[in-house]
Amino acid sequence: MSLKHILLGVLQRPKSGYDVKQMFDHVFSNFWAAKLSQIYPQLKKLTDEGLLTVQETPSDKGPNKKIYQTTAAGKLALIAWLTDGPMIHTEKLAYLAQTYFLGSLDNDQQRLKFLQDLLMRMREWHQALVSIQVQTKLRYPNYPHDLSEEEFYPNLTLMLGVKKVGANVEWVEESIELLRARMNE
Amino acid sequence: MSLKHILLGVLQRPKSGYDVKQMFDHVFSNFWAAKLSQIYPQLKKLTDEGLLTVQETPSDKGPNKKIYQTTAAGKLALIAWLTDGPMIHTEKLAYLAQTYFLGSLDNDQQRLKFLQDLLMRMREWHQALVSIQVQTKLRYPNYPHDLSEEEFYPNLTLMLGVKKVGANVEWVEESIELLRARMNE
DNA sequence: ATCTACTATATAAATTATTATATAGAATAC
DNA sequence: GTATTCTATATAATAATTTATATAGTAGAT
Repeated sequence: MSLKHILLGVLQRPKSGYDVKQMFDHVFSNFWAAKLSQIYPQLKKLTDEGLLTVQETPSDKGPNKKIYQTTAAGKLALIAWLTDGPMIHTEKLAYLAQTYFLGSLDNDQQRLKFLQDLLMRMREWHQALVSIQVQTKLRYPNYPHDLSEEEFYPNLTLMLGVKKVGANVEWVEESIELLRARMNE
Repeated sequence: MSLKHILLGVLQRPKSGYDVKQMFDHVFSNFWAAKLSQIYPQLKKLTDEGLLTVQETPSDKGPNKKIYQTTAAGKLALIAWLTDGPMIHTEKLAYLAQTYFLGSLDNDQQRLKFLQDLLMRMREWHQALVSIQVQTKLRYPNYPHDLSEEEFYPNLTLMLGVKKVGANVEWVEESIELLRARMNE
């Protein structure tokens, strides 16, 4: 349901399917994952429904591009989604599900390895988000108060990302400590 | 992919499909959502694959129950999932996607309303998780060090839940402050 | 010259998930 | 007594997602 609305949101500025994929990889990765094989059919579907327009143009590198853009009807659908209220309690965090059942492994070494892997990945993720925030602060000396209208809301999601992934790092560190203490008993 | 493994994990102790749904609503809601219409077909499929056994028994209330339980093959599949390493960067947080595009609404009142709704829901969620933690602390005077082997890993997910949803509450509060400051300019 | 990486779009097949709906017994509230 | 809620299972239709695969031009490295 949300991929549709993310596409309608991001295509208020014209982009190709490939451009959209870059946005997912570098910006939306913080809160939504989508494969190219899902993006292209969805762009086609939304165009058929009249929520997007498409225009084929030659590319400076590689084959022709198809540039998509949100229509007035598309914008209405986007606004309906936003005014329908926040969508919560639909999260799926597979690594937490795995943690819940970690007791099913046969030994503490395997459990410890899982948590150490998780810590490494979370620290990398946190670092990546902090780097983006640092870059933003260079452009806005009175960050976050002087952010442009366009960057204000995207930046809110960055702020939560930093906070949330930071909380994850602390939590895995604590979990490893607790496990080590149990192992030494 | 994960629903399968959550079922294999939770059915190491025998349960009906209905019991499993209660677990999703009250325990797993912290990290995974699943509907009955997804659970029942999946139980059937896993039984056909030999990862679960089923036994029909009369119920004390309502119609007959089907009690499912994980087989040795099912446990192997569970362990393979756990040893395959932590699954991250697959999260889908629809409310963050909505926040990203909040600038597309026409006025600040609508944006403020969205964030206030979000704050209310996050506070309720946080309160619910804290309550469960308080109950657990009553049973374990030296919490979290004296948790049973069985409750240790489920409790880790509770600890992250409290931390993570707490971080969300703080973030929405800050976001509302930032928006109000912009509105007064 | 040819290999690799990047740009660019797309489909087929399979799996997974959601929405809506159906049935039905038992317990509880009014 | 009847309406509602809870227990209990299930399917049909639709939608969303993943995995795998295919094609093809351009740029830069070796």
